[in-house]
Amino acid sequence: MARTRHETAEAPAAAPRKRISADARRQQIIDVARTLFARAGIDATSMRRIAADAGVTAPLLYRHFADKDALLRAVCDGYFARLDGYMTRASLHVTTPIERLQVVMRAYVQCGLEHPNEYELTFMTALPRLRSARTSREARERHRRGETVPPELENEGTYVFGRLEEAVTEVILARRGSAAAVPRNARSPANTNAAVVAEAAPIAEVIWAMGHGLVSLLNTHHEFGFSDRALLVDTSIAVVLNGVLAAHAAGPPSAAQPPRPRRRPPGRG
Amino acid sequence: MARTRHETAEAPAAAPRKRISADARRQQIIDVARTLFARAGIDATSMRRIAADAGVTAPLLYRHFADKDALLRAVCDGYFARLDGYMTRASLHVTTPIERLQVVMRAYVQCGLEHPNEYELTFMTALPRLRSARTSREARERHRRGETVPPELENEGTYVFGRLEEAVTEVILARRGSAAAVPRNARSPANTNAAVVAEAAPIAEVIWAMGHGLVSLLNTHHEFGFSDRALLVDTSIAVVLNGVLAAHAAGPPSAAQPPRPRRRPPGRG
DNA sequence: TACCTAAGTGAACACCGTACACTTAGGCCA
DNA sequence: TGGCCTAAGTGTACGGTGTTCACTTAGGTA
Repeated sequence: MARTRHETAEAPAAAPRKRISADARRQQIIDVARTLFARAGIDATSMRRIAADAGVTAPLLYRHFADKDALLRAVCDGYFARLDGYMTRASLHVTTPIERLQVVMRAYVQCGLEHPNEYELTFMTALPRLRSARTSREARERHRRGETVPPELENEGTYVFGRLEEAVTEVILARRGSAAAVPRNARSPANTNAAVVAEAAPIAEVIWAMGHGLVSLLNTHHEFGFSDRALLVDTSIAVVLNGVLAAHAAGPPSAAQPPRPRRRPPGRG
Repeated sequence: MARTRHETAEAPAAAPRKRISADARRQQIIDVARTLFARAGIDATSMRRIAADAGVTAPLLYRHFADKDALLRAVCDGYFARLDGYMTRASLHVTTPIERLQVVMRAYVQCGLEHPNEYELTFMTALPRLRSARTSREARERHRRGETVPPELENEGTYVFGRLEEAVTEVILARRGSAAAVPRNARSPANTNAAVVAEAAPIAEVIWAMGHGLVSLLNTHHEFGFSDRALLVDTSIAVVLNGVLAAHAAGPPSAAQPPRPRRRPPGRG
């Protein structure tokens, strides 16, 4: 309002606006944001900076994304696709279920360590802070039953965790002598026995926790002075797989408890 | 400068300034900040809000803390003390090394789950963003050798991880038939055989990673829909302890590798 | 050629962390 | 008891943030 356009005569001739399609602009913004978020962190990257690097002004970002979190989520979805690629490539030539579980877990860790900033962005900063977190449990269950997952529930992470869960299921079935009952295609899982799935879920979650803990500690706590990375990765995978096999050999999941559950009286000393 | 004090006559009589000692004020600010950080998160808690809740103005905070990160670090140091308390209470009445390792790990997880916001503050948000991270590896080694740790290297986390490491060392020694070679006091560890310590370190790190992964996933990824918490905690501890014993039984650390290391040619598929 | 939709902008708001010059309370010494 | 001097505490401002809204204008379509 203060001054109209023609009054800014001394300013260099305003660069002509470049109009491009909404889809192209949206993707361009995502690419710029991914780079900046990964390089400097989420909080240190302002919407103005993203806009400037994209050659536009900040308000335009709000025409393509509701807010900064929405842009963040769009960046995350790209990481899940990359992680999915790691897992796919890793399990191309495996033959045994236990080997498949191993390479899938290794792929998760490897992808996280090779792209530390994007991993941190996706699993440690972005997802937790996103307010409207979708209930991915329901999405996973629908996916498992072969139903279509409604978009508002869908999350690329759904399929990534599903691969881990299926690998565990395969191992369980194989140990029961009914191997090859699960197809290899992660995107179209069999309508597997619900009891086996219920048994596999917590084990898969434990494996995820091991991988996530390893990646997040190695990536962020540089000051700690960890042992050799490769040794640590190998040891982690060995420990968790040996542990799963040992715990599972002990019997049904109810037996998968620590060797000696505390049995002191409940009163706190 | 604009207007002098007596001109603000219409404002309610200015509350008399309360002067208290620097130490008391510092502690009060820390207490207020801990509460607010834990309740609303770091970014959602402004220095102005902390100051207001403490009954002072924002600039005063900068007399006691260099910046927001410094205040953050002061809050974190308190969490390590709490965690240490959990571990101490948990290992009061244990008898065997394996049991001790188990309760120490359980204490870590329990403390993290019972104080989610402080855990996140300490292990997931605050430490990594602190620029002048102290090299805690050197501190741990000095502590292990029984030397005094210089304050600039000291970090309460030093001793917490040390407890885990000692528990692992005990297990290793016990399995070699030389139990009871390590004293129980975590703050004055024995000058243990360096080879055993080197063997224990990566195992302790793996256990830490398992616990950290579990706590951080459960605390932050509420949208995921995890299995029952108690089951998950029990399974994690069982898996990692069984795995450590199985991997360690296989021989010296060099054997603690995954059952089938990938042996495809290095060229990416 | 005229129009009309949607891409893009400028200015502003409320808030943030932080700096700096300033005031003043209260312990210490005469 | 009185004065001083240090340090506790304040007021104000700066530059930056996410976000909004009324506005301009480019470019495909009738």
